[in-house]
Amino acid sequence: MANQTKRRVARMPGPKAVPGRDIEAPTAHEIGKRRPEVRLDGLTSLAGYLIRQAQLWVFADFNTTLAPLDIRPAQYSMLVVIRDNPGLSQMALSEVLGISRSGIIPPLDELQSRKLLKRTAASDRRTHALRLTTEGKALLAHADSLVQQHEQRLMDKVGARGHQQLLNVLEVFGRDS
Amino acid sequence: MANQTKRRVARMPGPKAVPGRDIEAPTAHEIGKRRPEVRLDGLTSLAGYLIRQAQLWVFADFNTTLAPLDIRPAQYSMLVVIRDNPGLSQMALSEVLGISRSGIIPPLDELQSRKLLKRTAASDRRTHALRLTTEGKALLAHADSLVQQHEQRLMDKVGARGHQQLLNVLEVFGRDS
DNA sequence: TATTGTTATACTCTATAACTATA
DNA sequence: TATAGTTATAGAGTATAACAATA
Repeated sequence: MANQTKRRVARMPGPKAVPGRDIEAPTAHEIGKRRPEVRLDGLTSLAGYLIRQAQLWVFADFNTTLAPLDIRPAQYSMLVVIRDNPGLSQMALSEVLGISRSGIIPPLDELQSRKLLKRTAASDRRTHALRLTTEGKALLAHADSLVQQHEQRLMDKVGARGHQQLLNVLEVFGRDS
Repeated sequence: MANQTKRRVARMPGPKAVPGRDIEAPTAHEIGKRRPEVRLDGLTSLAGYLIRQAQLWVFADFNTTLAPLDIRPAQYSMLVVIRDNPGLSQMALSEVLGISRSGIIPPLDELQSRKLLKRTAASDRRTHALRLTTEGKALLAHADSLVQQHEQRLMDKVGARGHQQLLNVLEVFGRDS
C-alpha cells in the first residue's frame, strides 16, 4: 500500500510520531481527476509569492544560461563585486552579500581553486585582499555577455515596460535592505 | 596567520588543491579602509539580482511575522493550496509547488504530526487525498491575518503603486512559470 | 508497464561556535 | 579584548534512484 508502517523521522530532536490516515468522502477533486486546474488564487494574489516564483525562474534560467561556464548566481555575484572592488576583504564581501563570514569560504575556495580569484596580502595581515586573476576577469567578461542574454529573456518574459518597472520598484532592495 | 596550512576540501569528488596567496600592492580600498562604500552597480542594474534580494527580504520578514505560529513560507503555501483544493494528491501538490514528490514528504509529515493536515484515503488507493484538519483551518486563518501584515510591510517598502506594479508584472510567474 | 508514495542518500546553502593569528 | 579567517558541525531544502503497492 502507499502508506508504509515506518514513517520518516523529523529532522529535529526527538522522533515525531506521524499519525496514520483517515478515510473521508471524496470531493469534486478526486472525481474530476485528470489533473483538474488547481486553484492558486490564494497564493498568486500575494506579491511575496510572485517574487519567490520569479526568483526561482531567474535562478533556473541563470543556471541554464551560465552552465557552459559552470558559474552559479552566488559565484557570479562574488566575481562582480570583487572586480568592482578589488582588494576588499572577505568580511566586507560577506556583509555585502548578506552571508556569514564562514559561509563565504567554500565558494571562495572553489573560485580560487579554479584560478578565477586570488587572496592577496593586505596591510592588515589578518585579512585577505580579494582580487580577480586575469583568467577570472576573462571568464567574468564572458559571463557578463551570457548574463545579458539571461536578462533579455527576463525582459521577454515581463515586457520592456515591466522590466523597467521591476528595476524601479525593487531598487529599494538593492542597497542594504 | 590568517592563512592556514590545510585548506578546506571541496565538496565534490576529489579534493581540489587550493593555492596559497600572492602579494600585491594595496589599492585605494585598503588604504581608505573604514568600510568604504562598496560598489554594487554591477549587480543592482540586474533585475534578477534585485528579485533575489527582494525575495530574501520577503522570506526574512515572513519568517519573523509568522514566527508565533512556527510556519515557514513553504508550509504556508502547502496549507493554502490544500485548503483551496481539498483532496488533491501529493503529486499534484508537488507539481504545483515545483518540488519533487519525494521532497514534499518531510514538510507534509511535519504538518501532519502537528495535526494541521491529514492524509485521507482516495479512490485511487495509490494516492493520499490531502485535507486540512479543523485545527489546520483555524491556524491557517490566523496565519492569513499575519500574512496580510507582512504584505502590508512589503507595500510600505515599495509603495502602493509599486506593490500593484509587482502584482501586474510578476503575474506571469504565478502560473506554471 | 506506469504511477504514487516512500526510503535512502547526497549535495548545496547557510548558520553558530570554537580556534588561530593578528590587531 | 576585538577582529578576520578558518574549521567543525549541524540543519533546512532539494534532488535522484530504487522500492512496494497499486493502477
